[in-house]
Amino acid sequence: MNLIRRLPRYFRTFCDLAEKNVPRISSRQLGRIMDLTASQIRQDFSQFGELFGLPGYGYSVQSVRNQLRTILGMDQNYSAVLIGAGKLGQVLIGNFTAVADGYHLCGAFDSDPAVIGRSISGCPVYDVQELGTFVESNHTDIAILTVPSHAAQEVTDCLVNAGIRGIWNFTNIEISTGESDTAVENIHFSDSFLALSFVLARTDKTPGRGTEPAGPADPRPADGL
Amino acid sequence: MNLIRRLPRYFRTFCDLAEKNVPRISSRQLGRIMDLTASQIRQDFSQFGELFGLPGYGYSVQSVRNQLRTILGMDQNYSAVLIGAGKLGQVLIGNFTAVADGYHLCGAFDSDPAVIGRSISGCPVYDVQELGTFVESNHTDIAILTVPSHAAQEVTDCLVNAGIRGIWNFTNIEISTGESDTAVENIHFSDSFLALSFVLARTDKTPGRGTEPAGPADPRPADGL
DNA sequence: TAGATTGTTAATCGATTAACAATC
DNA sequence: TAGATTGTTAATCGATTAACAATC
Repeated sequence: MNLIRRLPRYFRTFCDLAEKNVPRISSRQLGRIMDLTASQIRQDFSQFGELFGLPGYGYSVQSVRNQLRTILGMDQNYSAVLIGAGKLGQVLIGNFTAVADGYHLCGAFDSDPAVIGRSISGCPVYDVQELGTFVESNHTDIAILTVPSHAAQEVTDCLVNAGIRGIWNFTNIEISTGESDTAVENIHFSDSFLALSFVLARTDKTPGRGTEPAGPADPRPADGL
Repeated sequence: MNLIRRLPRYFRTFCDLAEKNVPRISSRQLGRIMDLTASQIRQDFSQFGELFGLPGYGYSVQSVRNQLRTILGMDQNYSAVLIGAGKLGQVLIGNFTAVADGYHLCGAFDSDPAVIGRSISGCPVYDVQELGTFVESNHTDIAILTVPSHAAQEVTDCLVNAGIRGIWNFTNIEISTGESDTAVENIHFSDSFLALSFVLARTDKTPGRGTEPAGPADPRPADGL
């Protein structure tokens, strides 16, 4: 089920419609806009009880948008911390409200004395040594992980031990949360880029490119056996 | 088929194995490492001809890694440009080699006179006015889109007209490439974050949080049908 | 040769789509 | 009331898993 991937997009679309003052929309119209079947939309929305639509009328844009906001946890006043206040971390801090609307960013953590104690876009930067205690005592919900890859697993262990509930992972590695039920959502830049590159290579008809085999690749290794 | 999402991960895993000097691996072992069934791995690899494995032996790590590199278009010397040399754009320029290994970043484009003519991590910044001509005459393969949302569609149109083959879209909107067969890969930060938030909200058992309904939400609108 | 493991065909599972009675 | 459109059940489709003959 890719419902979880469609939900944020539904929310975005309903926000757009609300801004355009569209009062209501049918599954058919919405399907045309979002390039989905009307069936799928009705199936998706029916997962959340019968409060979504009105037979013969459609979906009230305002109402559904608000429902989605709740379903997506945007009105729960969840809290977040960011670990790794480097270039990427600073970009995410600066855009936090737009990216994580409804969340509260409590602080950033780093190991570099040059940034510890400072403030980035109004967000205080603490010593990463204090991370565990902070998360534990503040019951922080989500951690944004923008540390170098080599530090990712260590920081993850610390977060999981402190009781974090979700990790938004920007590092290039697969972090392990062991036995805990901490949720992990990855943004693997490289994986995303290569998925695009794969499509290019597959459809490439340029002579000497793509369709040409990359030379012999004998799977029999040189090391014997 | 989510093969396209698994391929970059296969590649990453085989790179790790190669670095650890593991000479070969069976689908069973690999499945244990990657948390996939051996069946799925064999099914996936069989898509690309019979050059991958050796019955009774397994997969040669070096050989498969090289095959995957080719399949993912990493040895095609593809070229890229970046549009929108703001904070995020600069981060991507700085990490370009790690993120888009095998690609060549030819230039960045912006509309801000303060950055045009300068150079970021060795990458020249040009006036966005020149974008179309540049892409057309250099046969640029991929564009990285890190402009503000309001400029995204306009830049996309320009790129598509100039014959770009793929767009890596970091803007918050759904860009349209019209009738062209330009590939689009999105990194929607907010969508990713909300997918994580959704999991949190769904599993939240804190009193007054998550499981509690968000108050009555009468779908019947006030504006009278 | 015997053991291991592949590539591939068949079976299963889950997600999407179609159809339609219920209802505004 | 008649037309529109929902929520939901059944049918279809595609992807994952299991099984196994082929092969190193």
